[in-house]
Amino acid sequence: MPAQDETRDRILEVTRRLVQSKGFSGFSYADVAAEVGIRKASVHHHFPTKGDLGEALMVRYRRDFGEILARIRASKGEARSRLRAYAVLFADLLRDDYRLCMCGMLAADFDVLPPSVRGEVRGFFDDNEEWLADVLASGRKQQELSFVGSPREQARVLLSALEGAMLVARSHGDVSLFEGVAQRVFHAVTAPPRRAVRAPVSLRRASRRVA
Amino acid sequence: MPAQDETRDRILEVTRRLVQSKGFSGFSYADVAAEVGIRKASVHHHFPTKGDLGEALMVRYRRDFGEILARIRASKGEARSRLRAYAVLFADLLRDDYRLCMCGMLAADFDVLPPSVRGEVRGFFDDNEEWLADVLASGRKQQELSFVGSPREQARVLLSALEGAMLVARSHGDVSLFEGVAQRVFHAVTAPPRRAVRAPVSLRRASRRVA
DNA sequence: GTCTATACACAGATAGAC
DNA sequence: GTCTATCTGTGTATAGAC
Repeated sequence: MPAQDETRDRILEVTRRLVQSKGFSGFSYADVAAEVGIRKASVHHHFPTKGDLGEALMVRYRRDFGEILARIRASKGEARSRLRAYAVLFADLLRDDYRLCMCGMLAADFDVLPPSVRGEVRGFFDDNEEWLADVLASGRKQQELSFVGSPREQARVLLSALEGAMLVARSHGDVSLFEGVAQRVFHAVTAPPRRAVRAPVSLRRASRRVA
Repeated sequence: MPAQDETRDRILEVTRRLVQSKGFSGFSYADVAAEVGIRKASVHHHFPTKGDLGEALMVRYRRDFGEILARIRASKGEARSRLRAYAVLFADLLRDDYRLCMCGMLAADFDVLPPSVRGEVRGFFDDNEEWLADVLASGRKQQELSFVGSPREQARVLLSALEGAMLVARSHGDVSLFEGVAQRVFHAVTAPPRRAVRAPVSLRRASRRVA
C-alpha cells in the first residue's frame, strides 16, 4: 500500500470505532482529527464532507467484513461452528468497549444519514443476510441444521436477534446477555441428534459450543 | 390535568417522536420548539438541560408504555395473542414514519446519553423483559406456549429479535420484514397442537421448542 | 410562561500559506 | 498533505423584558 494512503486508512479506522460507539451524528471531524493526531482541515483534505467519509467508511467496512466472512465460510467444520464464529465477531465488538455492529448502529441513525451512506448500510445488511442464508442452506443440506422456511427468512431472524441482542447487552453492560441469546437462536436451528433425545442434553451441548 | 402542564406534555410528545426518528444526538431544542410552535427558550423553561428533557421523556414513556402493556396482559385470550399485540405496538411505530422503539434507539445512543437517561433506558429494557417473561411463563403454564429454559431468558431472545427486526425493517423501508421475523419467533414458542400431525411434524416441533 | 436577545462552544467546511 | 486561520451555521444554555 502506498505511503500516501496511510493517513487515509487511519482516519477510516478511527472513524469506524467512533461510529460504532457514538453513532453517525455523535462523532465529529474534531474527534477524528484528535485521535489520528492531525488537524480537522487535514481530515477534510481526505474526505471533503461527512457524507464522503461515511460512504468511504462503509465501502471499506463492507470489504473488510466480507473478507472475514469469506474466510469463515471457507473454513472446515460444521455449519454450526461457522455460525458461532460469526457471533464471536459481534461479541468481540461488545467486549472491546461495547461497540455495536456498524449496520445496527447506522440503521438506528438512518434518518440522519446522507443518502449515499444509506445505500451502503442497506447493502451491508444484505451482505450479512446472504452470507447467513448460505450457511443455513448448506447446513440444512448436510442435515446439521434444521429450520422451517427459506434460508433467507431464517437468516433474517438470526441477524435480527443478534443485532437486537447487541443493544440489550450494551445497555446492561453485560456481554453474556448477547452470548445467551446467540446460544439460543443457534440451538433453535440445530438439527436434533439422529437418535437419543432429551431437550436438556442438547441445550447443554449448545452452551459449550457457543459460550 | 392542569392547563399549565399542557405545553410540557406537547414538548414531551414531540421529543418522543424526534428521538425515535433521529436519536438522542440527532434532535435539538430548535427542532422541538419548531414543532411545538414555541421558542427554544420556552423549552428550556420546562426542561433546563437536554439531560432533564431526556430523563423526563423516559419516565413518561415508561409510564405510558407500562399502562399499555398492563392492558394487554389483562386482556382475555391466549398468550400468543398477547405476544402478537405486543409486536403490533412495534409494527405501528415502523408504519408511522419508521420510528424505532425508544429503548432500541437509546441503546444505540448509549455512549452519548446523560447518565440519568441511561438508567431509565436500562429500566425500560427490564420492564419489557419482565412483561414478556410473565406472558411466557403463564402461557407455558396454560400449555399454550412451549420453550426451553427460563421465561426470562426466552423473553430476552424475543425482545432482541424484535428490536433487531425493527432495525432491519427500517433500513429496508419494509415493515413486512419486521412482521416476518415476529411471526417466526412467536411460532417458535408456540406449543404444538395436542393431536394432528403431518410428516414435517418432528421438524416443526423441534423448531418450536426454542426460538 | 413565553418572548427577544445573546453568550459561547462546536459543527462542518473553505482559503491559502508552507 | 498538513497546517493556521477563518467562515457560517447550529448546538445548548442563560438573562432579562413582557
